[in-house]
Amino acid sequence: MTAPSNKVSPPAVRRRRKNNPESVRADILAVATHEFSEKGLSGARIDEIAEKTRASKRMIYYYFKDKETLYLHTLEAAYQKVRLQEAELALDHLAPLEALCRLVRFTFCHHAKNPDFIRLVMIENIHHGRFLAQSELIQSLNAGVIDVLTNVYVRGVEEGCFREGLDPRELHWLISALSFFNVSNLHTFSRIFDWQQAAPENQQKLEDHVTEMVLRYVRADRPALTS
Amino acid sequence: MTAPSNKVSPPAVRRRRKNNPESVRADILAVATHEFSEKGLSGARIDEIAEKTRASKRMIYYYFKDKETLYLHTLEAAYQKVRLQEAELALDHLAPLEALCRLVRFTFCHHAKNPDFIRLVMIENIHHGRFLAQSELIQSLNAGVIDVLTNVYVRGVEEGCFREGLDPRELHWLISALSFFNVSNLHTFSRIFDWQQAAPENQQKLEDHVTEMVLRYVRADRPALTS
DNA sequence: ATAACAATGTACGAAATGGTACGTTCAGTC
DNA sequence: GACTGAACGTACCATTTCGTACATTGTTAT
Repeated sequence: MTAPSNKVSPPAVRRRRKNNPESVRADILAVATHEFSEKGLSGARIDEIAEKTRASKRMIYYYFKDKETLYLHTLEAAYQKVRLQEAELALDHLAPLEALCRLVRFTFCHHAKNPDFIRLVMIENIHHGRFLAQSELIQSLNAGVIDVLTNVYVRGVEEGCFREGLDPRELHWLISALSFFNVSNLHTFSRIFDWQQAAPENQQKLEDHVTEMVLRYVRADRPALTS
Repeated sequence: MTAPSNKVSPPAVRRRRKNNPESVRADILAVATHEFSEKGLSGARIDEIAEKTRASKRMIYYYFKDKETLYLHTLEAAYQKVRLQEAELALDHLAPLEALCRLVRFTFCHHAKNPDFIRLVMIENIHHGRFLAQSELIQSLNAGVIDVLTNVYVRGVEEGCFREGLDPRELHWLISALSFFNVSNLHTFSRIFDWQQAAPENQQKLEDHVTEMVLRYVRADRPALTS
């Protein structure tokens, strides 16, 4: 009998189940993202993810087949979210120098604000990118990033404020490296050199350094003379 | 009787055991280094480490107490090895610009040649540097790195070829970031951007980029005029 | 030689952990 | 209202995995 027996609690409140597939799935994914990013693929525990979810362990296997598949979906979702945010940047109407400056600062801050994503990428690299390789989705998402940078760079070269001969892909590599390291190695670097790298004032300094560094690297050696 | 019984094999060759503590310990540590760097703390299996060793699982617990302690020793040994190699660099007799150039290239190449170390550091960061924090040894090892760089930088400023106002620690951060990322994110970057980052010609390009970038950042804006 | 301790091998235990069998409830359709 | 498939809960199984008990062999000091 599911009818409300007025006897007190033993089976407790006995709430009616509400089916809500989308929300359950999303909930699982959110919890999994945090667990995997925190402990890695092998370190994360399905039971623990289940506990932290409103759903049960059964549901994880219902929606995501097994642990590795869940991890893969987590990774895909993370990339999707990031690329979505990046797409909001509107650089076309800015002067090249200003645009590049903005792009670098955006990347730096964005990474800093999304450690979960960074950690997932670290973990994926520990796995030699083997899951990323399985995902056509992620591959397709990332073309755009280079396009944006290419656009800015080409305009800069045409206007004479950027020097020629640089490869946008390599430029993106440099920007990524500096922004990524800021998050990925924060703990070891802070501890080894006894430096509060996470402190706001130091983060600001690093952001400035990184921006300056990229600009100095790209800028034409001598300011363009107005022809 | 351990005397060579000439009867044939059943208990097989029945070789005399040779006690060799140091070698066993070193062997375990070497295998552990590779296993941990490949699969992380939670991903590595004590049984698998034992199999790949000439010793048995029992020996691992005999010399290293438990899994986490073994991991810590692995990390310490890795840092020790690295700092030892770094110490061989002799920059004092070089001109500042040349010395800095040399230092950057060395760091870049060194990281590239020691992926196991890089991966251990990545893994340690996934663990929020919690093991590194326990090790006084590692803390003490790392002061020297900054000293070397400080020396070069100060000389450069005095000679007028470097600009003032930079913090050697932050400079080291920049150099590390670029060199580290080259190894740590090789897999994801290569896959996402369909770029053979590991190919020798691209590695050479990146090394040049990184060196150039650091030099441009540090160099005085206008070449020093001989007073 | 022999005591005493260090070094090693073998087998096993207990808990953790990924995954599943099986049953129940919900929600839309006829 | 009966039927059906999707959505969900509970209990459980099999294996893996860290760690240890116990026995044995080598080594060195006396």
